[in-house]
Amino acid sequence: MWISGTSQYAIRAVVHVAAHGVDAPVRVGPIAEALDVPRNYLSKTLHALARAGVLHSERGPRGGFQLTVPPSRLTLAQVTAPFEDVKRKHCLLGRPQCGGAHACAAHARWSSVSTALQQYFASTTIADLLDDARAGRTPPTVRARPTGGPRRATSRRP
Amino acid sequence: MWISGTSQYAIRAVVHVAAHGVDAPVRVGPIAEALDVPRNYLSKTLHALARAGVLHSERGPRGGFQLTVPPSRLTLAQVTAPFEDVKRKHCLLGRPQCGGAHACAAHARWSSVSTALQQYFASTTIADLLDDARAGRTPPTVRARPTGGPRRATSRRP
DNA sequence: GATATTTATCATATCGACATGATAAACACA
DNA sequence: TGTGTTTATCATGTCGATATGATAAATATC
Repeated sequence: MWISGTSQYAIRAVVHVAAHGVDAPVRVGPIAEALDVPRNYLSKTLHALARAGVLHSERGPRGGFQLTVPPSRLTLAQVTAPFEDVKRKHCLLGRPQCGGAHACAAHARWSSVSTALQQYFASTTIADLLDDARAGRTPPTVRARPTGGPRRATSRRP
Repeated sequence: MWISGTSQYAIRAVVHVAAHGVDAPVRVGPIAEALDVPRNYLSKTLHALARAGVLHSERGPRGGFQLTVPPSRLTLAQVTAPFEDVKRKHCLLGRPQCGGAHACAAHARWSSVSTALQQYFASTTIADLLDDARAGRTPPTVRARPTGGPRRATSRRP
């Protein structure tokens, strides 16, 4: 529901590349393992992102994927564009044209929600998600932790 | 995108029944023609709505479908419930559990949009759609049309 | 009860999203 | 130049949503 599984893969993969590919490219294998998604399918997805200009891909040893723009300039709309049409304002009831004289029954009330959806994808950046992932994960039970350093497990492989 | 085709059929069909089934039940055939959707598939969809308690179905001559509750008491959430899980707040990135300590990267910013979506389906009623369909369809170019009778082509098939 | 009408249901087909496995093409490096 | 590494691509498979056609079950009317 809401967006396709491929778009979800794309967002998660781009966030991963943004976090781990600052100096060296990130290969498909590690990304697929980290996200637990099928490797070859992710390969196709990343290739689509490369064609869309979101990622830069390099073959051979020392190859992999890197962002072409800083995370703060990369929106969810850009990342999902190859797989999802988030730019258009979709009619809730599926009409190709909806609005004005040809409005469907739900148009008036759906319109504001639809606009909010568009806004979300157009304004949220990968940098936002990186920040939230780091800051927003405070457990409900507040426990003062002296050194706020990186404590995450980053389990390499089993 | 956003909701399934079956859910769109369901909403449109229920609106049609609400508008045309005030005194007598409405049969599948006319509904399918009016909405231009496959007849037998719509039959299954309406049957699911009957099982869900949204519609009352009657077989045989003078049979058809009618609402079980007034349109002002029937929400989009109820109509789409058999086909879509709009009650749950879905994680944008597809996690089964998302929030609190196990929040995904997008959770914080997506949450408010997700809530707005839920609110829309929970608070919008079929009566709202009936009103909007009648009132909201004023064309930009105002042309007084005396008899607003059925003008659709209803082209059978080529 | 016989018949026509209408929904209910079954068996099957189609189509696109998602996935898999194998092979080709590019690249670094010795 | 040769070899290993990595992405790119192709051919195919699976699965669920959507759709189709035929048949069964219920109901009103005569």
